[in-house]
Amino acid sequence: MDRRQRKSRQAIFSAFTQLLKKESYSKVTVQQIIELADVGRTTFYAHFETKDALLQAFCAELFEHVFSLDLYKEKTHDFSREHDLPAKVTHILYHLQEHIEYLPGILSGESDAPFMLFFKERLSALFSDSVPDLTGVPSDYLLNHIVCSFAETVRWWARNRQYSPEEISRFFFETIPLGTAHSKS
Amino acid sequence: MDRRQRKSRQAIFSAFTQLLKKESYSKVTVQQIIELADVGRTTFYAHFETKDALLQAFCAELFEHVFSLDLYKEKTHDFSREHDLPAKVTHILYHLQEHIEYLPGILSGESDAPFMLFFKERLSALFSDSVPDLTGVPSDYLLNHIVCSFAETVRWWARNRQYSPEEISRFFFETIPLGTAHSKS
DNA sequence: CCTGTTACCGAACACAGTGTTCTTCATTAT
DNA sequence: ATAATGAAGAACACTGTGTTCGGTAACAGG
Repeated sequence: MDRRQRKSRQAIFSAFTQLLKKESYSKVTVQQIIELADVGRTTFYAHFETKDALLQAFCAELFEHVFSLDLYKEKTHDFSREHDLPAKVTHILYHLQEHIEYLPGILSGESDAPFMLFFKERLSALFSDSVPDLTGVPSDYLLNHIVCSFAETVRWWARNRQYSPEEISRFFFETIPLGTAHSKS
Repeated sequence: MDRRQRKSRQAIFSAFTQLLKKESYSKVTVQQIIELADVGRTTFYAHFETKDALLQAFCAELFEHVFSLDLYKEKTHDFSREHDLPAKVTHILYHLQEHIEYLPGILSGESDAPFMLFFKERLSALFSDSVPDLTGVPSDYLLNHIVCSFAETVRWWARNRQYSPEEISRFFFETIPLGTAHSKS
């Protein structure tokens, strides 16, 4: 890829995150982005078809980071197979912490916006094995409850940043109903 | 109030709810509303300063309905003082059921949109007395968790309408952490 | 080098949606 | 009857999105 291309793309992403620290996604305009990134309007649309496409591309990179569980592989154990959910969640929270400044700007979007759909999809995959068997409550409902709770937890965290990932993880697991599979090992 | 005024206002509200059944609030345009309501553009803005003002006025009327606990007063007991939270919640769900068709259109808005703020404020007032004492978990976090869970429950219900208010209420209470104060009437 | 390709820029444009202004006409209350 | 009030319709300004243009600068490969 051309060096000019990389530079522009990087400048746009950088401007985007900076703006997200102050305003929610829907209020950030393309005009603001290209002014801060110091690129032409044409360039922006050469890289991203629409504003939503930018968000989507951005989320794709972000999630690759956040949900990659290979950081721990360098350490002793590869637990991509183990079912130590709290450890996984804490791990994810550590990654999210690096992006916490501009997460609210994205998370406050509409519930059916690209980001939220993408986010909840990932979370569903993460939690789907761990939904407990509460008799009489649809597992569908439970999974949705857990996924949404996690999303809301992150949103709450962004407003209360004095807590550590371990604390946030504990808050999360103490308030959701979880069955048997997660607590040992 | 002038009969013409009432008619216009009613027509606008009616068109608004009809459109919300098919599209989320942000996608409903003023143009669509006035066409369906068959009123002039000027008339719309004579009644409501902005589109958001319409939503706010609409929510105000809706909430007055939904959160009024005086329907049961006609029956035996006035429980506005009692702490029978499940009964209250079931009661609210009964009211919400009447508006379930267009609730998703409103509830899918941004998390800091007028409706959601308004809604969560009401819910906070409802649940604030009932947050349990989980040691080590901020009550702030807990209240937020419960309020958001209820909102998500309603949203889920709108996508799975085959359940009754009683069932939904049960799902809700079986998945949130509740202390001691609520279970006995 | 120099030559074609590719990315970039800036300005202008079309388009959609919000909210305003003005003139004219109809309804209502007294 | 008449004066006040509400409504209609069309035109307007404004903001934001996405497109199209001709011209310019950076990056190849021969």
